[in-house]
Amino acid sequence: MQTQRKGTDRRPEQAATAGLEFAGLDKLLGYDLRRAQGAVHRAYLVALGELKLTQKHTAVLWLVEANPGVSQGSIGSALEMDRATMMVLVDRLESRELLRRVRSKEDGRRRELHLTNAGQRMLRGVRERVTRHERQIKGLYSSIELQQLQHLLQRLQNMDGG
Amino acid sequence: MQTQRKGTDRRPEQAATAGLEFAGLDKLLGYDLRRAQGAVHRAYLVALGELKLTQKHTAVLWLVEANPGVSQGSIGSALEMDRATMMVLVDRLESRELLRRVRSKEDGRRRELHLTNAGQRMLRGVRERVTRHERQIKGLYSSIELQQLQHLLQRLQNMDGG
DNA sequence: TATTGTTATACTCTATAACTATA
DNA sequence: TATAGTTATAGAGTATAACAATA
Repeated sequence: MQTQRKGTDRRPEQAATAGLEFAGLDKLLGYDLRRAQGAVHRAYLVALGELKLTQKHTAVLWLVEANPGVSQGSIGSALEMDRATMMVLVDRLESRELLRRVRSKEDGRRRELHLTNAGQRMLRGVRERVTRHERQIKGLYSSIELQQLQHLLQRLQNMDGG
Repeated sequence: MQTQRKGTDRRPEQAATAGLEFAGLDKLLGYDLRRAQGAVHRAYLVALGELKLTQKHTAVLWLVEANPGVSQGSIGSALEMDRATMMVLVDRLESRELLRRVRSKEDGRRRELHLTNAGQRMLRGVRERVTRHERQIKGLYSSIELQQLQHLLQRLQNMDGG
């Protein structure tokens, strides 16, 4: 992703890229958020390495383990994904044999999600790497800053009436 | 995107979704960031409405206007997109006649990007809506909080050595 | 009738690799 | 040889609509 650095050693304040004029783009909160999320997601994928699991896939495994038998729909709405989107995602995790769908006995429409043994094992490995990754990014902040940042981010999450 | 709200009017603190156990997932900075970015992006699309422009498309138009004749590559690296990814994006903006590619006279390999008149007009409309949208999300914060938030987010952006 | 999951479909985003043309 | 752009292709993400089974 990163090729090589460009000659000069000046610390680029905003425009890392050859003196492009940003014209206030970088003053937009939406822009800052998108950039930050992009950087963190890239670091996440690197940290997960050969486990090859995206943030969302991790979130699903994580929630299924913490809520054995949870339905696709619950996970979907917790993670703000469409039913059809959830299908694809769960199909994928199921084809990697990380979880199973089991038809519910109380309500035949529901499919209960459970981790397989491989899924449990995977999640243990994932947790290790997530911990390292979180340590890396949280290391950029003092504990007060971190608390502030998370608090401020959480305010955005409830915007649309989550 | 939003279908209809579910009966109850309680303000959900974290788990909007029927008491799911999060098991620390929501303590991860990466998770908070992704959620916040998702919410803001959704609000962005709503704010842009019939203009139908994503954050990235907006960023490209914005930078092209501020840097007339800039090359695809410069924009791409400023926005951390692959050359091929940039192609698709610019193709799309060009087919909507919002910008033009012009072969550079100094370096025949380069394509200079310029906004069309329609592109300029579009960008004016976009700016209006972006302003409203930014006012909406920034309205969640005091000016000190906002400054802190942006400052803290910017620290993440430079993580991988951008 | 409403809900859960499913399938089919389509569109977008992203990246890799091979290619062209310029330098 | 290296760079900017291009094309083909493929995979993943997301969403809409129609449908089946169940409630």
